[in-house]
Amino acid sequence: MTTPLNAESAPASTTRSATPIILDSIGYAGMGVREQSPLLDGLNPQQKEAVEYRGQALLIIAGAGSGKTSVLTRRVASLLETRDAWPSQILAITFTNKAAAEMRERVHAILGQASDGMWISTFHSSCVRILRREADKIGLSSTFSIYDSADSRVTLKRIIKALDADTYGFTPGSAGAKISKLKNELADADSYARNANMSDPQEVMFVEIFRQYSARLRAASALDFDDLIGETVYLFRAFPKVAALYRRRFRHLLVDEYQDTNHAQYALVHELTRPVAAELAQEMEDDGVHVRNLRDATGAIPGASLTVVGDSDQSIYAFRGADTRNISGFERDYPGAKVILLEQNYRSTQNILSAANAVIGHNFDRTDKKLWSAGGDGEKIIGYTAYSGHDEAQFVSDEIQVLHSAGMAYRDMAVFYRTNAQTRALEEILVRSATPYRVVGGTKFYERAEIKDALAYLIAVANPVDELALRRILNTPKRGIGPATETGLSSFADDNGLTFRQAMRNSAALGLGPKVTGAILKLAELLDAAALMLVPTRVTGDGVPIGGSNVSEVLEFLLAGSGLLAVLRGSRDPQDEARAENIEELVAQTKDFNKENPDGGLVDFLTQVSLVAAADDLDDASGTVSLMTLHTAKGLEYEAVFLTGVEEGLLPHQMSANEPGGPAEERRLFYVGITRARQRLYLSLAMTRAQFGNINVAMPSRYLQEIPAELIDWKQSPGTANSHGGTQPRALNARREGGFGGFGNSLSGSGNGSTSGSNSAQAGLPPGKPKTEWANKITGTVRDNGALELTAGDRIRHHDFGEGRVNQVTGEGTKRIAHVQFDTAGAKKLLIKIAPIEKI
DNA sequence: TTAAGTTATCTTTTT
DNA sequence: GATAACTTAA
Repeated sequence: MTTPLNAESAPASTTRSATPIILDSIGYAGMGVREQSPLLDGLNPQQKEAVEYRGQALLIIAGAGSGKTSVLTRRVASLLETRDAWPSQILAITFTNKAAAEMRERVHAILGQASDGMWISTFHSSCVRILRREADKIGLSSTFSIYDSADSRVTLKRIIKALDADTYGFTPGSAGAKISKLKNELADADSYARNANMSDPQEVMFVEIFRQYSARLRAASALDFDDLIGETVYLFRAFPKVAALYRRRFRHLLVDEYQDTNHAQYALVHELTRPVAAELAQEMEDDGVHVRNLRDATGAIPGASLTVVGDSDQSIYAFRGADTRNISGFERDYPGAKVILLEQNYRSTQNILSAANAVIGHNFDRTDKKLWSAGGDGEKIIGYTAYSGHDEAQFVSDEIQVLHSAGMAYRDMAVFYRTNAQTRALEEILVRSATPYRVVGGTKFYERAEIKDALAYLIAVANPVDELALRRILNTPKRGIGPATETGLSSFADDNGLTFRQAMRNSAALGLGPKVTGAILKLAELLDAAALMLVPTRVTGDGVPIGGSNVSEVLEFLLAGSGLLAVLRGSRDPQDEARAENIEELVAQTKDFNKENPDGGLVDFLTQVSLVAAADDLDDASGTVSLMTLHTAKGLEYEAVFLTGVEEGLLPHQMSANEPGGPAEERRLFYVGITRARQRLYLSLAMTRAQFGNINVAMPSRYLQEIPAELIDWKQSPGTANSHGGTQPRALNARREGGFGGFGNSLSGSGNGSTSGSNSAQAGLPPGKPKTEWANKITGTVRDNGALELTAGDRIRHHDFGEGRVNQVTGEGTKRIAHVQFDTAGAKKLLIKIAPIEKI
């Protein structure tokens, strides 16, 4: 190809400046001239510039809904169309496989076969691809295992137990978080130890944990998620010649969601875009690597061009080490970088955007950016305050039905929440109302125990030195190998310098019972036999071809040989039936994999499985409502969005309160949620929220106050919400007409919106604090029975359930719960503080 | 060694 | 309210 890098001094805009006016009138066909590529159809001037700019470094600040993905894909297409790049010279990096798949699809739609050879993938899968190829350089097996967080946890747990480190206050979680954080900063145990205060015994202990953790992973030829990035950076830094090959190959790097990159990812991008020094370039040429037409006047290969897209307002992964300074410092890191701002929003109505702007405006320390839309105000945001999480779910479900009967497809609606635990109530109600839905993420398929078991068999075959996988399957299904035998094998291996697998093969030397020894040997033989199946086809002495099996054949062999599936099928536990079905689903997936990747081996399958993310299996074509966390919602958009649980303690989440920058990050999360909506946005909250099986009072989120009152139409505002909840809230809440008096409540009469309901005139009920304004003034004060004392044996009257007898009172303070046997309504648990009850 | 039963702890968000 | 972690019985 010709010299694409000259473009630096001759940006496309100048070469093409002859036809700016025509560009603006595109759409009326006939523009066969190359310069008026249809790639620019329907783009605004900033977007066009972002597509066409040719230079060393480009930063696109893309507000929510500003057409970022479209710009990015068209930019890739444009690079090819103008012959500034070959497909193989492009590396586009996203955060999720889903985003990568979408981009690949869109690029393919524009270019067809021309997109072959391009790398469009996540940070993690790009790194795996590189690392598998170069594994031997850094002392890894090319079939290295990838440990997910659960695997890391198990490993850390064993280490902590062996070191008695829990006496120093270490848990697998705390140690893991700290190690992850350090790895994201590209530190290892040694570099950390150099700067640590080693007179602090806790620090000494941590360093030891870190060391052993690294050692175990190494011994198992395994990498955790953080290592995938870190080791790639290490590889490039330690082996300049290897790095040079990739720098030569990838001439155009595009990184999406740049605001969410952590230091390691930043460093990786930096390594990939560095120039190759003249001497090294010469060496490569001498080695027969084709680099001549890439070299500049000095003989060096200039750094690849870099395009990053981001929006610091949507940075929601600081907890994972994301550093927005990567984006704010971009112009410093890449001098001469071009910055393009995309502010026009093509997604949402102005009302939604105004709410979003107002909310995010409360974050200080940000460059002001105002999203605007030419699409009109649209509907108001709907607010709803429910009595309980269940009630809230019912509201969501009802509104979904309303939208659906008004013609909106289920797939255009989504329900968001802060924590995965919130799905339970939603699912319950959606099932009951026969609403088709799917939970995106959450307890993922591949995290199920039985799936991890089956995969562990495959991993043990692919990577025989992986002790973790072996120990997982050692007694799964049960074959009489207990923990004692397991540790025995492990220390036997350590003492004799063997791997766990070798120890298994030599287990006869341990002097265990014949039954146990037999079981161990049988497992070892099974795995060995499976490994042989994978060796490429060859012919035995008597002419029988063997080997060359694909993934599903090996998996089926292992399942049959181990009895894993048979045991589940024969079990009397009804849940095991579902487990067996899951394993069969896994088998089906391996068959699909074989079909889609005829050349793909076992390791490829395992890699794919290890790196699938929550949002990945999101199938837009399925006609279902999507349920997901706010985090997985990033990058997606829906006609209607239900943002649930907008409460203090949930959004912002309790845990964020103590973290520096926590509340601001939570606000961005809220902002991300709001900006996913195209037409309709619903904000809902509950006055009580169940967690850990008991019920807590919840207060409206502080962020609600930040939205101008006139943008929200409260079907039931936090102030006026009555407390008719429980099992029959529908008829009572009377929200459809927007009024609250349907049940003889005297709310409007008293003018204070207190939640005392129709019982307010009766004695024994302390009046709620009078409230004055409600519209959107969130005070969080709800009914307060305050000091109402109840003891077992008391008779009470409930507004909805009638009279009953208190059996028991549990909990303390505001969380006291009365267990009541109602005369007609049955047994209920009530939160005394807010329940519409009185003593009689 | 396993199965069954009991208790403690837990939850933020994810590649 | 679910799961991991622990106890006890067989």
